[in-house]
Amino acid sequence: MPLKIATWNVNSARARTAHLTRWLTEFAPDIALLQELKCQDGEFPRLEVEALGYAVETHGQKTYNGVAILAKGRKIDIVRRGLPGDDSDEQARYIEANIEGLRVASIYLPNGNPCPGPKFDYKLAWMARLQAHARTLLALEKPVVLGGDYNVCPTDLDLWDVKAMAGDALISPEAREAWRALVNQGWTDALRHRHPAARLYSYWDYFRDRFTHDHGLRIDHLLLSPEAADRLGEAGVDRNPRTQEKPSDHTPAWIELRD
DNA sequence: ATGACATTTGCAAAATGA
Repeated sequence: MPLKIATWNVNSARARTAHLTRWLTEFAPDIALLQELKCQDGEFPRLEVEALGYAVETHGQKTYNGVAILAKGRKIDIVRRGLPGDDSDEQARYIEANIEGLRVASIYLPNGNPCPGPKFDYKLAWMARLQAHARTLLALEKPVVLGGDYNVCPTDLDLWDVKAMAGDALISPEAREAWRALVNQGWTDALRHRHPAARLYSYWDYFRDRFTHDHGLRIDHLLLSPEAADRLGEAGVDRNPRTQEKPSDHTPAWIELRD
């Protein structure tokens, strides 16, 4: 059986507990990378998730950010909480672990709006740190999956309307350049690799009924090291959680890794 | 340039998101 790995920005773990447990039951990923928990470690719905057979590791924060790794029937060996490169950065946006010979990270890259401004500077600085750390992960020469909400639309194929997003940090030339520099280290953008020309979105704004019109963005990504890309099977987006009542504005992106 | 919606904090309205 291939390994199913998914990434999902849940937009509050507590507000989305029922959505999360339903998705874990129905989609049944082997590994789930979550973002925007918006809660501290002790407030995560751990018991509900563990009851479904998942191991749980969180890197939480009050009100904002927060990331987690879940693994069904597998032990999670935490490598680090927090992205290296700036000890003064207190935002909980990165968690990395080993799971049975696989290295995985759950990433919540800064949004960066308004652009320009200090938040945009923080985004670019964070991306530079991610680049530096990703190089060390490639050097491991083992299967690595970097999944998360990257808050970057890599190309104009990755959003419904370029004009509607003009001036936005998610499509800024600087963010896209940093994205390319990261990918060009040798990572495979799994969904784009599997679907070279498809408009595959993972996020739809709550405003203006964007989901109904499929006016979305592809900003949730799974980057694979060469050793992981060798094993890539199917890849896609599970739109189902976005169709439910009071959904997250994001929906899961997923891949299969062959044995 | 702003607002449309949603969440958290804290109990009103501001901050944040993308």
